[in-house]
Order: sequence, then C-alpha cells, then structure tokens
Amino acid sequence: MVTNTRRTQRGESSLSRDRIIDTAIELLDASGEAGLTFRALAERLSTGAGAIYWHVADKDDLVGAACDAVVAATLAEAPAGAPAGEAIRAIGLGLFDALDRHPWIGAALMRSPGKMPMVRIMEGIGREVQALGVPPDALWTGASALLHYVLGVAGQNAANAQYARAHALVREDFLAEVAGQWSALDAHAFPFTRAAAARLPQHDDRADFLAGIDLIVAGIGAARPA
Amino acid sequence: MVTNTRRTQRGESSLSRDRIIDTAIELLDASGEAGLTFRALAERLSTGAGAIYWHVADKDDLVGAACDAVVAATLAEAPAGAPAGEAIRAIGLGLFDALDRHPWIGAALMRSPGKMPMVRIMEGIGREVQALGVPPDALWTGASALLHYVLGVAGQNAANAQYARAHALVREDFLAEVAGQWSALDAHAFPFTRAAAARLPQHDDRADFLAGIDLIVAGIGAARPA
DNA sequence: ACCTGAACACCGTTCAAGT
DNA sequence: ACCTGAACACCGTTCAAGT
Repeated sequence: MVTNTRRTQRGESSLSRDRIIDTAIELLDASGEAGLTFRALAERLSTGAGAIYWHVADKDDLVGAACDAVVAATLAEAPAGAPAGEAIRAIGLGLFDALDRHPWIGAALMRSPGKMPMVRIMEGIGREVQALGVPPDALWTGASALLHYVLGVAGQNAANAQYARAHALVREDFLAEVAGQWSALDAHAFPFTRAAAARLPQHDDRADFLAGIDLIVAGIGAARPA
Repeated sequence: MVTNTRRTQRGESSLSRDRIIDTAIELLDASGEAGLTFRALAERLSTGAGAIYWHVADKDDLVGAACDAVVAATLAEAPAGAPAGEAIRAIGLGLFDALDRHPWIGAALMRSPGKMPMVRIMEGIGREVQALGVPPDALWTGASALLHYVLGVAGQNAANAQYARAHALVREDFLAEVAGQWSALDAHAFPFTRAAAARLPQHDDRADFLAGIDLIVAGIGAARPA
C-alpha cells in the first residue's frame, strides 16, 4: 500500500510509514531477514525502537508491507497490451528478477496468504490466462497452476540466495557445492538426482523458469479442446 | 536420516537424536514454529536445554532433520509399480496430505535448498517423469516444473494452515474471511480476484491440486512431439 | 498526535563444571 | 562420552512519561 497522505509534508527526516518501509527494505536487502531488527531500524531512522510501533502494527505487518511495496512496483512495470503468452512471461520474469534482488520476498510471500502481495500476482496472472482464451472452468485451474509454479520457483530461488549469502558463497560456488553433494549420493537410490547434478552447474535459472512457464501454458492450451 | 545405531539400546528415557527429532515434530505439529523451543524441548525430554546440542548442531539442523523424517516417511508410502501418471499423482497427494498434518514443513522446505528433503521429492518426481517417456532434454524441464508447482502449493497450503491456526480459525471461516476481503477489492483493478472469490469457499484444495498436476503432465505430453 | 527509552518476557547458543 | 544449568547476547513488544 505505502501511501503517504500527510496533511503537511515534512522534511525527509520525519518519521512516516513509507520511510520506515523503505528503510526496512534496505535492511532486508543488505542482510536478509536476520538483518531487520527494530533496534537496527530505529538507529537508521535516528529514533527510538518504540516509535516505529506508532506507524506499524508489528514485525509481520512491516515485512508484509515491505513485500507488497516491492511486488506492486514490480507488477507495475509489466508492459501493457502485449499478447497473453508474452505478458505471462513478462510478469514471471519481472518477479523472478525482483526475487533475485530481494530474496527475503520468497519467505514473506508465504506468510501472508490471501493478502495483498499474493493477490496482486494472482490478479496479474489470472487476467493474462483469461486473455489466453480458455473456457471459464479451465481458467481457475490454469491460473492456479501458473501461480503456484511461480511461487515455487520464487521460494526455491530465495532459499538458494539466502543460503549462499549465509555461507558467503557466490552463485557458482553454491551450485558446485550442491552438484558435488548430489553426485555423492547413492547411485541406486538417487539416479535422477545424480543425473541432474551434471547439468546443474551450467544451467540457466531464468531460461529454465521460462521453459516451465511455456510448458504450463502449453498444458493450458492442450486442455482447451477437451 | 534419523537412524539410531547406538551400540547399546537404552530405555525410552535416554536422550538420542531420534528421540529429540520425534519430540520436535510433536511440538511443531502442536503449536507451529513458534512452539519449538530448546527450553520446551528440554522440558518435554526431562533434560537441560544445553544437552540437546550434543545431538543436534543448531535449530536449523533440528528443523531440517524433522522435515526430512516426515518427507522420507511420506515418500516411502508411495505405491511402487504404478503407471507414471498415477505415481506422480500419488506422490503429490502424499505430500499434500503430509503438509496438511505438518504445515511447518512448508517453510522448512524453503530453508534447505538442495538438501535431503528437497532431493527426495525431486528424485521421486523426476523418476516418474522419466517413466512418462519424455526425451532427455525435456526431462529436466518437466520434472522441474512439477517440482516447483508442488513446492508452491505446499508453501501456500502451509501458509493458510499457519494463518488459520494463529487466528484460531477453522478452514471454512478462514476461506470465508479471504473471500470477503477479495470481494471488497476495487472492481476495476481486481476483476479476476473478485471472480475467484466466488468460487473460493466451495473449492476443493486436493482436487484443484490434482488438476494442476494433470495440466502440467499434459503440458509435458504436448511438448513431446515438438 | 507523536516520540522516548527503559523494562519485560522471552529467545538460541555457549560453556565451565559435573558424572 | 554425555549431561547440567547458569550465563550471555540478543530479540519483539509494551508503556509510562514526555513534547
């Protein structure tokens, strides 16, 4: 939401919900969920820890608002008037990149079911699936499949980023580490995972993500005639 | 993992990694992530809080092990020798129901990327997609799409359950509350969400989940000839 | 109306000391 | 080898008191 309708505008230094949320995003980006503390926030805002509670209900409210601010800004960037298939890819990629910049969003999305950030994504995807021309009863299934796929990728990517940061690894080293662990698994019990380990280091997250979207869109199309 | 290879078996009352993990699962089931505390755990195990650290590295290790114990048991129940399509549905439904009983798993899965619980699910799904007869280069895309879809549903379901519990709502009341919020949204900005609100209270989570799996499997099939 | 900052009731984790 | 329990360094949140 992040609307600032103060009757008098004060200097940049005055406390407001917007300024709190923006600063919270900075802290979350810089050092993850563990980095967002009411004490750290208060220091950055040159105020007392308790003052923040005048503008924000609690930490859940704060993280939820921060998440929604990023999601809203991301979805607003999606190009209007594109063909449905392309628009879905654009929405997905926009979210994918936002997650990359703000990995804490992954966990935040899973903490506020049915609330604003999730609703925005659902609305964006649902509208485009509708534009795909699917019959009404297939609309919900298709939109829901796409939505949950996007959320699943979001969660995994966020987990990867957070883990890599916590262990001070760059992406390549992280993937190499995981590939190494997968390769060491029992050949009889984990044949697929061992095979997947081989293609892990070179794979392109974004390309794989888009391939998944195309696959689901193809599934929606395949269901149409039936 | 949860293997107990003590050289001497002691009474039920002795401390062991397995007993700690089982008790942790009880606490997590009973009162969510907030309910798992080293102090509460120590009391339930009639020991000191510090003793647990002899068997467990830290809280992440504990929750990860608890998650893996549940996931491993769930996947072990999947019927062997079923046709690929049915096997995928069985794996999915098994996880869906496990998530329903242990909603904390949703968040736990997103905290250990590439680790055991995730790998088990990937292996189970990947093997069945392979049995579907897809060409090698479509295998990864298909398995990855299914995996992320399942994880997305898992995360959302867990979020729903956790929210409902935190607010002391039964499922029906929770859905009614969300439907009410969606219906109150601006008609111009959220047409799809408002339409979705109407079908929300009656919808069947499990059926919708399976429909999504079928859709993705159909997408995998549609990609085969291309 | 808004802010201060001390205080409360917790956490996870460590570690000397025990057996 | 394994356990005890006090202690440390934090948290989110509250609330009397200020302006």
